[in-house]
Amino acid sequence: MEKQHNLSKNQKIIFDLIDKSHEPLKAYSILFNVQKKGINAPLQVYRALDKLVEIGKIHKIESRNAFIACQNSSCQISKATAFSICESCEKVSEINNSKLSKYLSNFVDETGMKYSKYNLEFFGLCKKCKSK
Amino acid sequence: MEKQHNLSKNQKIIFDLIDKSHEPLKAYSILFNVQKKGINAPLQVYRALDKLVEIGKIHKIESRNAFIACQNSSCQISKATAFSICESCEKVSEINNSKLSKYLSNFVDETGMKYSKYNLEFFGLCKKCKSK
DNA sequence: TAACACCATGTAATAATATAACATTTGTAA
DNA sequence: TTACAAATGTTATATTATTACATGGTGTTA
Repeated sequence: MEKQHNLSKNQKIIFDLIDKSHEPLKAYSILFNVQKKGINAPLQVYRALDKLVEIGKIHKIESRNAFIACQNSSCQISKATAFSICESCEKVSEINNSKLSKYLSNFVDETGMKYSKYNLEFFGLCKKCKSK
Repeated sequence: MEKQHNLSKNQKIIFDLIDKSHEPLKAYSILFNVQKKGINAPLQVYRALDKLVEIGKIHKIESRNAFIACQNSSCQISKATAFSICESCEKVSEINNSKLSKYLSNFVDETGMKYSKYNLEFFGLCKKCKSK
């Protein structure tokens, strides 16, 4: 059973904003959008983001410095993330492919190092942009 | 045959520094280190870094905002990069595993999107840090 | 050689992203 | 009901990256 995380006030405000968004949100864009709700400082945003990432409710898209809500209801894969990124329209989707995640989770390299976490970002053109 | 890129003065200075380093270097740390060589401004560093990334001589470690020299003599895999990162000592190595790169290069997801590029970062503890 | 394209350089200013430090408050569990 | 962990609030500052504009070198070609 998944541990239930009761989000705090700021965490909830920020998660809801990210969850409603159809694109990755950047920290200062989030800040701008929640100022009417009483969140005034960058640090308040970053603290909530850190926590949300930690518990797997959101993921950071490292190549874009932006955040999206986890698309896996269970949110159990925050240590094994994969995304597809369209280099034209910047649409980002979380990839949920069990073969891929199994392959990567079990990956062991020559040094014998076993990994506890990975992040994979694929780049290309999405359907829409390809047909333009 | 690989295209030969003749590095410009600034590009060479900055590549040499990164290449000699045993750890990923950050842009402003690079700037600090090359000021004696007449490179004074962040933009000079970023321009060289951009070019070096583009031609595959170095790679950016996205999760660390840092740069390392490509470990593959051919430097042909700048569109297919994988790294191992020790979360304790921050040692970063480029993974050169043909099975992995084949698997990922041929990866096609449900949407039929074919990717032209990927970047993968594995996290864990390196041998040394594990045995501490 | 003049005109041009192309790439690289130099410099100043500023934008965008992220953290440090410190004080206070809230939730929760012993 | 104390005591601890987590979250909040606020100011300042550190770090990372880009915009804008001017200059310089090199090769092509008309």
